[in-house]
Amino acid sequence: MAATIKDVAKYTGLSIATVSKYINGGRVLEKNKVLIDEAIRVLDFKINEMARGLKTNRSMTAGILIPSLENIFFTSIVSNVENILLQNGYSSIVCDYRENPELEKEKLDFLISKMVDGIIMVPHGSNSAYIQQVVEKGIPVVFIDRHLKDVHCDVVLADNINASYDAIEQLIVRGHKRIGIICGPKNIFTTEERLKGYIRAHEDYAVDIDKKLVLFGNYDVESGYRMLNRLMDVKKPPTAIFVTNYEMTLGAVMAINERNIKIPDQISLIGFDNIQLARIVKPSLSIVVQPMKEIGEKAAKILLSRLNKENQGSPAVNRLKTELLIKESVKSFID
Amino acid sequence: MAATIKDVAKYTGLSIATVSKYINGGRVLEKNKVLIDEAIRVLDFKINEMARGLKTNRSMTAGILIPSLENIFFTSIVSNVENILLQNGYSSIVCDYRENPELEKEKLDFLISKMVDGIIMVPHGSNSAYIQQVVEKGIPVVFIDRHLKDVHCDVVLADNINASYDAIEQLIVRGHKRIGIICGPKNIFTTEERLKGYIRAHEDYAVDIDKKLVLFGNYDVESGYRMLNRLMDVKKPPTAIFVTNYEMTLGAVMAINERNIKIPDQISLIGFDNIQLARIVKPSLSIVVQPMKEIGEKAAKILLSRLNKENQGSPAVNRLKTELLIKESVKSFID
DNA sequence: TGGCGAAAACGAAACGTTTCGTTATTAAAA
DNA sequence: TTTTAATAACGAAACGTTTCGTTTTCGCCA
Repeated sequence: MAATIKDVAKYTGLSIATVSKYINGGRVLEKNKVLIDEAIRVLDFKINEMARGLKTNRSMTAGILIPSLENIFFTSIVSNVENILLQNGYSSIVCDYRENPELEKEKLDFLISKMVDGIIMVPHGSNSAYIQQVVEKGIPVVFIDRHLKDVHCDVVLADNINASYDAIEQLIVRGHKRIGIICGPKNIFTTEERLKGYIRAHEDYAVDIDKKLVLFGNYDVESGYRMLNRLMDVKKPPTAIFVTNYEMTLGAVMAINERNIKIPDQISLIGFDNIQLARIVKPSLSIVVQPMKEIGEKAAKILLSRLNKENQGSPAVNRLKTELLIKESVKSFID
Repeated sequence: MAATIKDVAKYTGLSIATVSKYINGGRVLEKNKVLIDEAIRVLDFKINEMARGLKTNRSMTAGILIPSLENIFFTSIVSNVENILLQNGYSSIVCDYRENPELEKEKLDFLISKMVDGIIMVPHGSNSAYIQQVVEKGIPVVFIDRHLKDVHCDVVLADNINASYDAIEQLIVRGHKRIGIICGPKNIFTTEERLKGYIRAHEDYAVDIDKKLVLFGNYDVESGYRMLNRLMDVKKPPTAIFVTNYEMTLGAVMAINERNIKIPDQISLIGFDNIQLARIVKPSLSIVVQPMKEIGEKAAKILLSRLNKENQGSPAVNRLKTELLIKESVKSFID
């Protein structure tokens, strides 16, 4: 049906080898160049990627694996990753594992069975050993958002500690002394980092931490909702709350709406990730914004450099600065 | 490096053909079955999909093409499509075209160059002829969300007319007489349908339409913002507004917040698509919810049935029911 | 025991490329 | 003109499968 390189060779009178050479950027006499171009146009020749892949052992495809396709933080990163990859001739197979470690393994296998040349992923955290095996097979892996100590691969993430530190600092300088935090699940990298920033800010400003105000959710809407309620039910509730990801911020806002709590008079709130949220919630929500575009692009570029063997160095941790938007949702107790 | 079918053959003492037959579900003596299984396990044999694809001319991959990966309505559908496909041994390559018709073409080409067996897409609307060519090549295409008259392929969409009709009807029976609508871009399928429902409801209830209250946006946040402002600046502003997609609903809410307009006292609002939005906006937002899960699954199943040649019939239009949630954002003028 | 037929196994070609080692062509140098 | 060196083109093998037509095996019945 479709024209093959053989047809192009026949049309031009050249050998298959020459045509192949030209297609792959090799030097060819000017007149042959013209001739081949003509043949390709006339015959509507398209290279057969499967045949090529069979020979080269490369699929020119990267795997992208994220916890959820319904989380705009991740999909927005994916969009940017894809764009860079595409510009460099790579396509991507996108999968989500629905926050399920079992599925994470499966989809990882799946990607490998599709012979992806490299992988960009947001790891769940409980499959370190398995992922390390993949790395050892020689498949470049780049982590996004989360870092696993026992996997030796590049990683791109937001500067969580400072992000969190800055947010808490702003609350403290505005006179807040009882600050609640809704963290992610324990043992997850970002949870630990964001909590670290919270603690450090308290230490630096010599503000005591009430352990009752440090709660752990699951990074999902429902747990944000539940944890906010729990915080408000503490005997002496906090005057401000910091929620450490987008979904939980959603949940927290829902809970606040339901309880008819006034922001910022009854509670100050700083959320995470989604800049649009800031303008939808009323009064406008203060928020820590991660640089999704930069994260995605950085990860893609690192993967590409590994794929081209430009970068053979040992894995690096790349931290990208976040932005803190303080809006109306934060009350100041100072004059 | 990796074991091939040849190695398996050698290990078992059988021929390549026999091993291949077994791998593909053919009958083999029980003892050989056991033997091959052992070999596969010991050698860690994985089939080379490129070699297989070269022979079979099938990649077991579907292309998914959507306007934006940053729109949760689409990504949520993608997630569900992927799940069904994966269960049936198909992987998917997901692309977005960033609402850009040129890019739509490019990415379509890209998917085809990747030799996808079929395509599920949300068409932009301006590349009908081009897509029709793809269909004529014999590549099954399934449209989601939008229907293009001059492309002969299956399509899965929400019952937009009734969705819109029901929303407007609820406003009318609550006593609203001046109802604004923020439509999508002209000439887009969903725009027309949603507008049709608006008109029909007015007709059925004998309410006049003021053309000044019918505005067209671009289905993006910014245009929702702008159009809401424009509606409120009409000399005699509407008492209710229906916004016809998620992004524009976001924009509309932002504008309302900025202008400090009170919902529902000064304006009643019905939005679209995202059920979470309902609970985040205060007072809680009324909303038309599309069945994302069902849409995705239906589309995937249709594609699969085409790929297996189970379904050779002519293209069908599948309409799925939407849900209307009336919350606090709608005021009633009737006691 | 010999012959038969079904079931299982086999051999080899083919899919469309890339690539390596070799040969042909060309232009400049001798 | 002949030689040389560089450049371009070529032929053929190989990548790991599937598949088709053929051969082998084996149990069963006459």
